[in-house]
Amino acid sequence: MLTLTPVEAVACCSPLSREPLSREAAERVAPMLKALADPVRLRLLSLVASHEGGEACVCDLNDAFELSQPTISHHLKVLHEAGLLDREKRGVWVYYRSSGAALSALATLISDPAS
Amino acid sequence: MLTLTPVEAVACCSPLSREPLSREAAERVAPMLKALADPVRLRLLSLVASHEGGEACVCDLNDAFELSQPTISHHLKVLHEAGLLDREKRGVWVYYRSSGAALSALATLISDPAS
DNA sequence: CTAAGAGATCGATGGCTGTCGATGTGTGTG
DNA sequence: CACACACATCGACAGCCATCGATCTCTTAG
Repeated sequence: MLTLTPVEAVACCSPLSREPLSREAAERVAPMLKALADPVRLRLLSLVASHEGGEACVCDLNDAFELSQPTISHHLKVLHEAGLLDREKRGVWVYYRSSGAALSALATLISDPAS
Repeated sequence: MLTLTPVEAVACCSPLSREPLSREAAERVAPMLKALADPVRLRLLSLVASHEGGEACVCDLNDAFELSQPTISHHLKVLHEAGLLDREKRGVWVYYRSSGAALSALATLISDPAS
């Protein structure tokens, strides 16, 4: 079986309102939306995406929530595995960067072509 | 407490990449994304949105899946309560219609303003 | 009124997931 | 080497959710 990157999994599809989504496409897209569908992950992604330089250090993200460090690490992993965040280790610190391509692909899929 | 419609809950927010999403906003938006984040519901919404006239009868939707009638009814209810589908009963049949406003609002939230 | 059909609701169940404390791994410091 | 620190992983637990069969509600036909 060929494994697609998350971005490839979404870029394949025309907007929801244009033609019925196939079962295969729906099963590829749903995990990305699932990764987004959590208040903490939404805020994490927004923090990273809106941060200066488009990237943020985990050390800063931990302090932004009243949650344990493992929990934040878990959410970042989910976003990373969904293709929404890129991960880079620099020395002791880890930086996450938002994937504009993945977000744009999702937005295109959801957007209403009639409006 | 003031209760917002789902569309109002999302229309309030600027794109994720523009500024950090507040906790309150994230908790309002996440349920809509959660409603979308299921393969069956994605296909249901796409079937309705892409259907002729922008609406579809439940009787047709049931036959499009190998799932029980209560399960389809459950998924339609979730999409309806999230504000993504409007519901109208005509005689014995029930028709669902997609809410372009809700989808557009979500797409704007997710879209990357830098691209 | 009775019967039939469309669709919603209910109750149960197995699987998934957000959260935590404890621990592991890798990196820089002395 | 020993220690401190940043972050990931592990195991456990409680709450949520997709699914189903059974049942209920409502509308139309006869």
